[in-house]
Amino acid sequence: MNATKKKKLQQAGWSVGSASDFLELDSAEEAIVEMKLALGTRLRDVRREQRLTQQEVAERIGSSQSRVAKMETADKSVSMELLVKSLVSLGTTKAQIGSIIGRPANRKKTPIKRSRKKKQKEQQPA
Amino acid sequence: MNATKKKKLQQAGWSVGSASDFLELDSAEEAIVEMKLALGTRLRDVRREQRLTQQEVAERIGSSQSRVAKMETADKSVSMELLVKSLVSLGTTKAQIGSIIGRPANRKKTPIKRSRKKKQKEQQPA
DNA sequence: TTGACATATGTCATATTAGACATATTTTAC
DNA sequence: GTAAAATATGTCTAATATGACATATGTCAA
Repeated sequence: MNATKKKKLQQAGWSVGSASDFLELDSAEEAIVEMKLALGTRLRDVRREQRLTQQEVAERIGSSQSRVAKMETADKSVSMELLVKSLVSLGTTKAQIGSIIGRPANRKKTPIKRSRKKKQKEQQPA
Repeated sequence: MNATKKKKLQQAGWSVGSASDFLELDSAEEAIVEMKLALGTRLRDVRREQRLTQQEVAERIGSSQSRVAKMETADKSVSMELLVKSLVSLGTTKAQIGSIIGRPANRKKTPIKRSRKKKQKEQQPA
């Protein structure tokens, strides 16, 4: 498993076993984790695109800021259902949800070594 | 709403309001219901394709026959997560799950009136 | 019919997930 | 730098989902 991904999962509270990574986490559950990660990441992106705060999203979907934060970080206490419901509430269509879920994990981000720049997170157009 | 679908939902325990069908069920939740219906239907199809009984599926995913039945009938007590996990356990890929979820509801089944036959459910090749 | 098997439905105790809140940490603007 | 805003994290109680079980209903062959 990717070290970055592993760290991200551990931070989110998943037990990434000491042995061979996913020993007790069978492949079905691993797939679910990947889907939740993808949905959480997308939720964050959508929220930022719409220039909303977690608090505002929480109000819109009748939840709390802390739960939105947990959704975006794929905390193990959040269900797939809540993630999907939140995304749909923000305007994501069923077809788009399907696309997010079906997308393969570990999309490498520009593996080509270009310059010595610090690596930008993203740029926000006015 | 389609009368058949409505009946199916009511049987599954959903409150299909007396007023204008989905009055208290907002659009996000409606989308979720559609996804669950699609997943449940697909679970039944996959199970039959593999010639498995609900009991056998239950053992494979560590659940019970009654819960599998509830999944297939989209009982309101089953989560999207369990449906997805079950399908993946039966060999459905993430991409396929995404496709199922993204598929528009109400796929009409052969709207063309052809003959006066009784309407076959399906045929089971040996 | 009967009987065997499959599926549906209802209930229950336990487990998991929910919103809410406090508070810590990070980010942003000055 | 500081202050304010945003986000993350931890912990409650309540709500919901869970597997298990009993039992009802359906299906199909003899």
